[in-house]
Amino acid sequence: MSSAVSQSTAQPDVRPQVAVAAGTTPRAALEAAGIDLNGPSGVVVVRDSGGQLRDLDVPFVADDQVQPVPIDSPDGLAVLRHSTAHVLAQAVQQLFGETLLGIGPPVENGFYYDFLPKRPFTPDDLVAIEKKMAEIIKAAQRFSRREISDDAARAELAHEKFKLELIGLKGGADQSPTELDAEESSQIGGAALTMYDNLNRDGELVWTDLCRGPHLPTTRRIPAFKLMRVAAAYWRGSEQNPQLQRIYGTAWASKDDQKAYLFRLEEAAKRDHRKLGAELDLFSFPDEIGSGLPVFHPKGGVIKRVMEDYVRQRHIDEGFDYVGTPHISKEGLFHTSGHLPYYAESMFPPLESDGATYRLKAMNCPMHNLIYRSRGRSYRDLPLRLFEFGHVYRHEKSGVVHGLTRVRGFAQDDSHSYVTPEQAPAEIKHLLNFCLRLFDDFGMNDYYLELSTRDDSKPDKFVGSDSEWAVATKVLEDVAVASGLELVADPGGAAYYGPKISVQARDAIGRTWQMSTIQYDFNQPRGFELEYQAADGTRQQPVMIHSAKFGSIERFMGVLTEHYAGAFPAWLAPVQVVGIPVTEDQVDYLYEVARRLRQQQIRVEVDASSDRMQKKIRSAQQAKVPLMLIAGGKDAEDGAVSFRFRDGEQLNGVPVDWAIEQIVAFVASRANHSPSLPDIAPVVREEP
RNA sequence: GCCCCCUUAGCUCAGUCGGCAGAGCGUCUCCAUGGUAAGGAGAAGGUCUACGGUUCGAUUCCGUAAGGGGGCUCCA
Repeated sequence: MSSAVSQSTAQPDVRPQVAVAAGTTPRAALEAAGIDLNGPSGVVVVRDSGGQLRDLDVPFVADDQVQPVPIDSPDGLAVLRHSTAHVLAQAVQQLFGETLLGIGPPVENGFYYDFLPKRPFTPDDLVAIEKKMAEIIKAAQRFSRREISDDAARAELAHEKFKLELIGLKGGADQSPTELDAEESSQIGGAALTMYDNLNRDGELVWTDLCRGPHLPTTRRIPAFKLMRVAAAYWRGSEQNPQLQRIYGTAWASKDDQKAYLFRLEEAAKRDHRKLGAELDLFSFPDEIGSGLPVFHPKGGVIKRVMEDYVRQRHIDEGFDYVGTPHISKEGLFHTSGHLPYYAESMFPPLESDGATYRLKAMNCPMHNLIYRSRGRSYRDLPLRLFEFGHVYRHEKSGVVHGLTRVRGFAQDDSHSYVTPEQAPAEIKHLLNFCLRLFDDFGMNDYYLELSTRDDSKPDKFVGSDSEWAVATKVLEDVAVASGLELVADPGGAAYYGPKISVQARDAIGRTWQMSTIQYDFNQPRGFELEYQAADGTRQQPVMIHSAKFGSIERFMGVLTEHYAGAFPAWLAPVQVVGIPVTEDQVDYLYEVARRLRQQQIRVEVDASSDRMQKKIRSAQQAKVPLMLIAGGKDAEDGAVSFRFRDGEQLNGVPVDWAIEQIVAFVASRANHSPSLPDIAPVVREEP
């Protein structure tokens, strides 16, 4: 999670420097330099030579050079959004008197403000609040900065308990500051506390808020905003704290920008895999089965099978042995593995049978460990690589289940590599390359790596010694860095048994999902007393490296569906070819063509319904079938067919033999665009 | 798990200020034999998610549960 604020500091800036003399304002200096302060790229704040953003109307105490920051730059947008959050808070407090304030930072594409109201907000409230905000914007209130001592701030904000808490977190002379996240520090970062007063045109105080700033010169400089939704959020992100009402909004440098953003959201909603899953008849979630438990329909089943076939073959190619293990196990196994004390909450409750207690498995590693341990192992056996589709069940909290991307029962393409410590770096590199090639083969390119490490402040959540963790983390980090890919740190995100690298991919609306994972584990081999005999005859403990390439077949399919908006490349498409007869007379002809395609392992259907040809084309198009073969009377006579691709490109009157050859090659290529056929296609007759 | 919102035909959604339930798409039947994104006509299809309560009467109001959506927290 990163806010617009934290992203915006590193950009190179080539805008002109303007000198601001002590005692004068940046506004005066910019006006003197002839810089336009208004308009769609108008300047709203400046950046001083120390890199700090400063208000236009607050005089400098010393001479300095500044760079103007236009409203449509990343920094300008953050200032705009943050200022809009103030307007929101003012509107809420004016409409709902007894409402306490939390924080109101800018975020990607917008802002939020947290409140503790007397009662939760409703969608109707949002309409009223939006209207009030529009009034405040129209009133052109000035944002006026005022430095204030901690004690004075405490007195002034005596009724705002959350603001008081923030002041306390900043730390005084006798206490060290508490660590604040980026969103919190946007409120009180910096040495001195500052208040921002909203003043009306007569200079009278209308509203005030504790804030670091800076802000727009006036509320009038907000060109476009919209409240998006009301949600709930725990104060300071902890479940132990009270839950506040969070109002999310968006704000933009122009009405057109906002319109474009809202349009993008609508487009993204159309490619939501849950919507496409129903429309394309891929899968469903029957209530009768339960939340988060998908069933795959025939068309979704094809995609799942193609994915599984792909990844099974790739594992075999990469030296893995395909194994199989049950879905349930006696509970003791998960004590041995160490999962139960750490992971019990996420496992389904125990099953009692014949005096034994069983559990649905939530992970496969313990069972693979038993395969490893089933006989003595030599260093010559290593790396030993076990792979299977492990079907696991996790009791995800009801509020987090989400389509195929967060389910309660799913298949992992799970593997465990047992290696000597010396082999670990090479094996991890091998696994990362495996994952990256998979992403490439599936045409997925919007991803980054994440390195999840131990949270040193929570030793009870992780097992193993400091030195073991240091070694494991270093090995993973070296491989991740060497890949040259974008790498994001995820402190505290490690499994209890070891750190991990993961590949994070984005869905249609930019949410990130963990896909592939590679985990370094020195704890389970100890718990299971795994060993191998080394060349010197001693018994040594192997390291196990957990790795899932898709991560979960279900989740990957969900993200993949959104990536392609349901228009899968031909090799993945549930139906690759539809035969469309111009009249009923060509149905048998197309059945024969289909039979020949099927012999080549092509998934083909013939639309023999009573619809007109145009309607059949439309239906195939809406089903996002990549290829259509259309045949009329003349085609049937000539042994020809007309090609039509999903993207509209078409080619009439080509020989069937040639068409079949092209289709087979096209599918095998894993390409997702129509081949440029017209240049090379033999034509059996002239166009009518 | 927490907060807010939602649940009407297979799908997408109207609707009833508490009085026998509607459309389009899809399905089925008939007519139409049509050359690159919707030919025409007719029919079938609903305990208005479930269970309680209020009421002469509940799909509608209230409560609870299940499922879904948006967030938060969590996420091997």
